[in-house]
Amino acid sequence: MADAISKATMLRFPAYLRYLKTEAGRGNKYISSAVIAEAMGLSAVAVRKDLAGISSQPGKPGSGFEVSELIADIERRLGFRSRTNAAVVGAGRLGRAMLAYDGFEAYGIHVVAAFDVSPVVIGAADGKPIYPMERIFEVVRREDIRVGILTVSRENAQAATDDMIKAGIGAILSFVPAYVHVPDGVLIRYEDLAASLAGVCGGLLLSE
Amino acid sequence: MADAISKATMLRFPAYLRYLKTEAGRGNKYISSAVIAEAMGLSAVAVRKDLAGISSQPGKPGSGFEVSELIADIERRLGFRSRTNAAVVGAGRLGRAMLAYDGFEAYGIHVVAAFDVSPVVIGAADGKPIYPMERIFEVVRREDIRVGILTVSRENAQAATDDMIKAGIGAILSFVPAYVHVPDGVLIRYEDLAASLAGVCGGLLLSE
DNA sequence: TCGCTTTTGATATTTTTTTATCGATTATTA
DNA sequence: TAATAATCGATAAAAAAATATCAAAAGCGA
Repeated sequence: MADAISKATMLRFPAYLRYLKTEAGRGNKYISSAVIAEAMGLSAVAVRKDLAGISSQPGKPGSGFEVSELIADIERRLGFRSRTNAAVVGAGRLGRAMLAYDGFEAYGIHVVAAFDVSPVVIGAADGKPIYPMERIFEVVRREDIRVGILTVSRENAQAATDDMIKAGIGAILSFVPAYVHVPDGVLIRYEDLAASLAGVCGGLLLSE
Repeated sequence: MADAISKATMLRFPAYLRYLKTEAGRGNKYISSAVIAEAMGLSAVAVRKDLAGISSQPGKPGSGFEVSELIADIERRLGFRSRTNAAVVGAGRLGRAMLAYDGFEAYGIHVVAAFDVSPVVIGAADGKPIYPMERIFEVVRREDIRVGILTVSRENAQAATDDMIKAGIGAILSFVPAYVHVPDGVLIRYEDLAASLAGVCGGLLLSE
């Protein structure tokens, strides 16, 4: 690849994308790094440096960057142009909330189904099917599901993860407050809601 | 203060805490940096450096760190020993899931109430009251609520945030996919579920 | 057209974070 | 008790990221 983009920058791209889409929705055609920085709490220099890595069209002095170009560039870089199917594993309250959440679509992610061991929640929610856990192997293959959202209980986390991987899922976003073991080649990221909130509380004491 | 602890380390502490509590639950009294590193996907050196900043007792060569000491140290540093009250604003699906989520207790955070503009959800869920939005001013004061969890729709985000701040909330964790403006002194952190998931998808292509 | 303002992009600098190395200390075992 | 293995803490080096500076290009108004 041309110029390696830093990991930190990569992590910021989804946030840029969200902001830029908001601006596009307001009808703004051009936007300057200073405006983006102000809105997102970054420095203008940082924004320019981040954008320099992916913008196909350079920003124009005097007016700034073309919003639609930037959106296209970021989406292309992040691979959002291609559809990715996802599934929720664990159809509890949080899992069903994820199943209903419509924000994923903007990133080209389609949550197409959920799975749960407990028979009481089998059925459908928001027009999306909830399957019994044992059907995960068949459904993942049929629906070409690549990503899993793990929202089971702590006790079931490892077993559910094993099944997901065995079914062919290669990337997992886990909301379970426990570490699970995954083989090499499987990507797992932990989203610890409690820790995030705790971080906010703790942040009250810090400067940032 | 003695030695400034890096921001990156601070962000890792909640994860350490979670892991250490798991180990404590298994009855392990001592743990080595190598074991922690292996479980959490870090290097042993990094773990030792992080822990050096907060451990009141130094780790003992040959056996490692005392788990209960570490937990106490981290909790003390993060201020989890004192109770913090929180409230959910926006009692939709995600909001009610947050209201019911019991993982916050482990960090000394107590979600005591929710607020919503829509009358249909006013009432109570999981033994916790859901108030109409206009009562936020009174309830926040009475219950000494310090932190807010924002789960309203994009359209209502700014108005809800303004009310939260006016009511006296100084720290917000927002799940709304839009940036809102807050005055200086108010801490807001965005938790973008879609972006997180997108990051996992994108991460499939990267090396990490 | 001309000067002024805005805004970029490149380079350089500083800060932060990660990683490596190594002697010293403690447990373990024979 | 003595040798061996495990583990730490401190220091140093390397890598990554954030921040500052500034000349040049593009718009804007007179």
